[in-house]
Amino acid sequence: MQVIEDVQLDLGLSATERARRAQIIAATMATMAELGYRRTSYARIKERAGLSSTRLIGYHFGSKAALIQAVVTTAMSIRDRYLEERAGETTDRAAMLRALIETEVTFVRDHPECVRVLREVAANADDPDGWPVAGPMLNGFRTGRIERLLTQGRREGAFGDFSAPVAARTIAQSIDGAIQAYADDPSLNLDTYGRQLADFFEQAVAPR
Amino acid sequence: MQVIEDVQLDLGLSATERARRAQIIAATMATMAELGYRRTSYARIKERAGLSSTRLIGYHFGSKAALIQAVVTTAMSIRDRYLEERAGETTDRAAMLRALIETEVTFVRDHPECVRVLREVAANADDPDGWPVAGPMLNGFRTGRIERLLTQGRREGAFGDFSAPVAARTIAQSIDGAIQAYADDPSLNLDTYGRQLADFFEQAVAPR
Amino acid sequence: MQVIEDVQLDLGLSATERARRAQIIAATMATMAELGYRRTSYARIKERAGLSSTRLIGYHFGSKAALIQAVVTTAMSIRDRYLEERAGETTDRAAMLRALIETEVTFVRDHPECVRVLREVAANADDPDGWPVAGPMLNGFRTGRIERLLTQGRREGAFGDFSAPVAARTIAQSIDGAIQAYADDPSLNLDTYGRQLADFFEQAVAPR
Amino acid sequence: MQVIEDVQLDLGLSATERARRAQIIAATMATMAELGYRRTSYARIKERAGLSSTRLIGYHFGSKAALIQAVVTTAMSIRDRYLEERAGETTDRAAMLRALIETEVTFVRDHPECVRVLREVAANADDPDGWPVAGPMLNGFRTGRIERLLTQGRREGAFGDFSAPVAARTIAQSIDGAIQAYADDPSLNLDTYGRQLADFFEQAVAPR
DNA sequence: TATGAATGAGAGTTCATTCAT
DNA sequence: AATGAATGAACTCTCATTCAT
Repeated sequence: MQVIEDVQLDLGLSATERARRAQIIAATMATMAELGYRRTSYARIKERAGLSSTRLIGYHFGSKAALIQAVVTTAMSIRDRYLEERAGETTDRAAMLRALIETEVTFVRDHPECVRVLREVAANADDPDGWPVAGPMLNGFRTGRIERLLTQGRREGAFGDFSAPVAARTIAQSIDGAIQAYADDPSLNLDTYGRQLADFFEQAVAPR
Repeated sequence: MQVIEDVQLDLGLSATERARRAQIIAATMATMAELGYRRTSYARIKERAGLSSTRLIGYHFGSKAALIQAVVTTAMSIRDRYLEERAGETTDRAAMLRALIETEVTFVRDHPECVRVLREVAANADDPDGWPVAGPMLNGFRTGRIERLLTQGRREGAFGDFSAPVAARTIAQSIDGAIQAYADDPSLNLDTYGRQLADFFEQAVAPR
Repeated sequence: MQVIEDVQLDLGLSATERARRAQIIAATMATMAELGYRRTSYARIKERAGLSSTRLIGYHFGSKAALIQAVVTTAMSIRDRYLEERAGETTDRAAMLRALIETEVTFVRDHPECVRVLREVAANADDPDGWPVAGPMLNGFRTGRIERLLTQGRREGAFGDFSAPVAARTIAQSIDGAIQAYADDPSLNLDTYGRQLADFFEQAVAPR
Repeated sequence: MQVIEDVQLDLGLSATERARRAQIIAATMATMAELGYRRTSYARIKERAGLSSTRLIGYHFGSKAALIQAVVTTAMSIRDRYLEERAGETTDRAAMLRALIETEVTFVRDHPECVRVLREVAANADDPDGWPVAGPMLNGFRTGRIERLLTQGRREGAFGDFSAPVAARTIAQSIDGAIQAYADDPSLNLDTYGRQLADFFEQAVAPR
C-alpha cells in the first residue's frame, strides 16, 4: 500500500487524497486480479475497499478510464522498481538475458496481482469504458527493453543470427506463458520454470 | 459460412435450423473479432446478422453460454481442418516442428477472425455469463500437440536437452505473439514472421 | 396415470389424445407440487414429461388456463373418488364428521400432489395466465359438504349451538393446516394429527 | 404512510431516503394486495408510486428480494402494533383466547392490505426472485403465541384436554378462513364472524 | 396428430455517470 | 473532501402464443 501511495507522490495531491487513491487503487487491483477485468466494477471495488459509496471512486478519479489508467501506472511502477532493484551489474549479454528472464518470472511469483492486472488490461485494452490507450503501447513497454538487449548482443557478436523483434516478442510472450502456467497450476515452481526458460532461450540466441 | 454449416452437420438439426445457426455463429464471430468479447451482445449480433429480433438468438441456442460454446467449437473446427489439410507427410521431427509453427502463423493470416475469437474467449473464459469451461482447457488443446512432438523428438535424439512442457508452452505462446504483432501492425508479413519464428525455435531445440 | 386418463373419458377424445393429455396433466401436477404455481411453465412441464417441444402442450390444451383447468378437474376427481370410496355407512352425525375430517387428512398423506396442486391453484386463482374461475368456487366445493353436515346435525340436535358456515369454513381450513404442518415437517404422523383434529372439533360441536 | 416510515426509523437512513422507501413500500403493498404477488413488478410499483423510473426501486432496495423483505417486515410491524395496542389486561386464559381471536379478525377488517400481503408472500415464499426465508417461519410466528397461550391454559386447568400444537395451528388457520370469507364476500360482518369464531373455539377448549 | 420457426412483451439486474449540496 | 439521490442505457432471460405446414 505504501508503494502505491509513493507512486502518487508527484501529482500535487494532499496526503488524504493520496491515501484514498492508494486505497482505491489497491482494491481495484485485488478485484481485477481475482475476478478479471470484466467483473471489476465500481460496486465490487467499493465493497472490497470498504467505501460507503461508489460515488467516492468517481469523485477521486473522474472516470473509470482514469482509474484503470492509474492502476496500470501503479502496476508498471511496481514492476519497474522490482526489476531495477534486481538488475545485475554484469555486462555479459547472455548473463543479462538470463537475469532478465529469471527476474521477470520471479516477479510473477512475488507480485501475482500486478501481473494479472497488467495481463487483464492488455487483453481488454479496447474496452469502451476502459483504458483509452491501445494495447500496442503496453506490449511495446515490455518488448522494448528485451529487443534493445538482443540487438546490442547481436551487434557485439554475443548472440547468433535471428530476428531481434521476433525474438523479443517471443521472449516477452514466454513470460505470459509462465503466468498462465502458474495460474493453471499454482503449485508450479516458478524458479525452476524461469531457469528452464532461460536455458531454452540461451541456446536459441547463442552464436553457432 | 458453408464451413460453419458443415460443423453443425451431426447435431440432428434441420437444414433451416442449421442455416440459421450458421448465420448467427458467423455474425457472432465477426462481432467478437471486431469489437471484442465484452461488446458482443445479442443486440449487436442481431444487427450484424440482420435478424428481426434478438429473441431469435436465444431461441436457437438457449443461452449465451451455449452460443459462445458453439462459436468456440466452430472456430476450433476451422482451425483443426486448416492445420490438418496442411500437415506435411514428413516424419522428420525438426521439419514437423517448423511446419507446425509456420502453419499456425499462416492460419493467423488466413483466419484472423477465428484467431481473434479464440483469443477473446480464452481471455474471458471465466466470465459469469460466458463459457463455463476453464481457460486451462483451451490452453491444453494448443500445447498438447506441440509437447508430444517435442517429447518424441527428444526421445529419438532429434532434439537437444530442454524441458518439453516449458518449451511447448513457450512455442504456443509465441503464436499468440504473432497474433499480437499482426494486430498491432496489420501490414506485417506473417510468412516472414513464421519463418523467423521457426528459425529461432529450430536452433533452440537443436541437439548441441 | 390410469386414473388421470379415466377422468378424460367423456370428452370425446381419441385414445392417443387422451393418453397425451394424461401424460401432460401428470407432469404438470408433479411440477406444480414440487416447484409451486409460479414456476410451473410450459418449459418445465415439457422437460418433466419428456416432450419434444412445448408446442405440444399448447396444441393439446389450447391455452395455459385450459391446462390448469384440466389439472384442477383431475385433482378434484381424484379427491372426490377417494372420499367417496371411504365414506362410511353410519348416519350418526358426529361419527360422520369424524370420518370426514380423518379421511380428508389421510388424503393429504395418500395424495400429497393433489393436495399441493389444489392449494397452489386456489392461492393463485387470480393469475392472468391462469384459471379464469375465481377462488370462491374452489372454497365452496370444500366447505359445502361440511356445512350441510353441520346444519343437518344441528337440526337433529346431534350438535350444539354454533354458526354452521363459520364452523364449516374453519374445519375446511384446518385441513389446510394439516397440509401445512405436513409440508413443514414431513415426518409428521398424519393419522394422529387427523384424530386429534377430530377430537378437537368433536368437543367444539357437541351439544352442551 | 407515517406508520411505514416509523418502521424504518432505526435503519440509519436519512429522512429523504426513509420517505422514499416508505413511498415505495406503500405502493408495493397496495399493488400486491390488489393484483397479487405475481403481478407485483417494478413497473407496476413505479406506476402506482408515481416514480420516474423503475430504477429508483432497485436503487433504494438493492434487489426485489430485499424489497419484499422490507414489505413483510413492515406488514408484520403494523400487525404487531395493532395486536399489542388491543391486548387486554385480563389474565383469564379463556378471555385471552377470545380477545386474541377477535382482535386478529378485526385486524383483517382494519388492515386488509397487510393481511393480503402477508398471505401472498407466505403462499409464494419459495419464489426464486422473492423472499429467501421459508414459509414455515411465517407460520411459526403466527402459531407460536397461540400455542403458548393454550399450553399455559391447559397447565392451569383453564382448558380441557387437546393437542395444543394442533389446536394452535387450527386456530391460526381459522383466521385465514376469515380472510378468505371476507375476500369472497366483502359485505361480511367481521365482528360477528370473530365472535362466532371465538364462541366456537371457546367450547372446543373448555374443560369438560 | 404433431412439429418447426418465430415472436413480442416483460422481467430484474448491473453499470458508469450526473446533478445537486 | 465527500456524499445523497437519481438516472438512462444496456443486458440476458423466461414466458405463452401465433403462423405456418
